[in-house]
Amino acid sequence: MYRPYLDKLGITYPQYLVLLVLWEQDETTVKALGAELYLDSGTLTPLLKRMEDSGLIKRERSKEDERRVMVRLTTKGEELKEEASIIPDAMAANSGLSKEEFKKALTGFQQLLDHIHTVNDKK
Amino acid sequence: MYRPYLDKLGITYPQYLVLLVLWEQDETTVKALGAELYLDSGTLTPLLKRMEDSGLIKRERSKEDERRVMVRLTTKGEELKEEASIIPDAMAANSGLSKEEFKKALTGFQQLLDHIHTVNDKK
DNA sequence: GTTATTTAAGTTGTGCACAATTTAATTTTA
DNA sequence: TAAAATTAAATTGTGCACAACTTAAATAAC
Repeated sequence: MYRPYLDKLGITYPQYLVLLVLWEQDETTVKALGAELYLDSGTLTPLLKRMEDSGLIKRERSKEDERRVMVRLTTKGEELKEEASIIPDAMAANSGLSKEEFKKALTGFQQLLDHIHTVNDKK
Repeated sequence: MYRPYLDKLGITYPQYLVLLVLWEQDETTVKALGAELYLDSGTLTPLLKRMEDSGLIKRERSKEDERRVMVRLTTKGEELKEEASIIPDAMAANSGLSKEEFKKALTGFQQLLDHIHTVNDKK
């Protein structure tokens, strides 16, 4: 579903998720990215490294707290936003659901995901 | 969510999916498994090999058509069915949804999945 | 001020998941 | 009957995803 669109942009689906977060808030930490996307650092570190190698982001250890790594968009990363803007509607169109049903489904998925992670964290 | 239950049985989630299919129909082909689970042979071949190494299944090339590999349960694989029978209810309980909502959600997921693969196959 | 605890990121190991390609077998076509 | 086309599984390459562990930095406790 996503792949033909993402191949055009030269990114993978998890990279697209990272960009979605960064397009909304320009700079974040690895920890915050992990919390937002439910991904742990074993997944994020190599993922972000590849994105940095592609020139989409820049990583830099925080001077305030050296345990933290700040992640920010490059100009190239910002520029992808426009090209990627057609993807949500294309996914909705391919889903076989109406726009309203699609939005409802996304909300339901997010709620279920949030709940599952809450339950997992309690164990 | 699944992992604590599956760790007890000594299997992974994709292996559990394969077993779900085999518990219903004792023997199948790699091709049919792939169609049922939307997994391609690059994923299935190593997955089934590990299951065979664990003694859960047996693989054998069909004498009728040597392109096909038949996959069947072993006694050990059959025995896991009983232990695994609590998993669906446990997942429903952990989902934060009622039993009815949970069933409805599964049906919705399956329909969406089927549709997405139909769309993908057309491309 | 020092030690213990907690936190954030990174590493290692393992199991997928899929695209593309290869190999071998079967079916179709001429 | 032989060649071409199609099919099924396997292999190769790459990108995750997560558990467990390690390292380094910051915070809490004494």
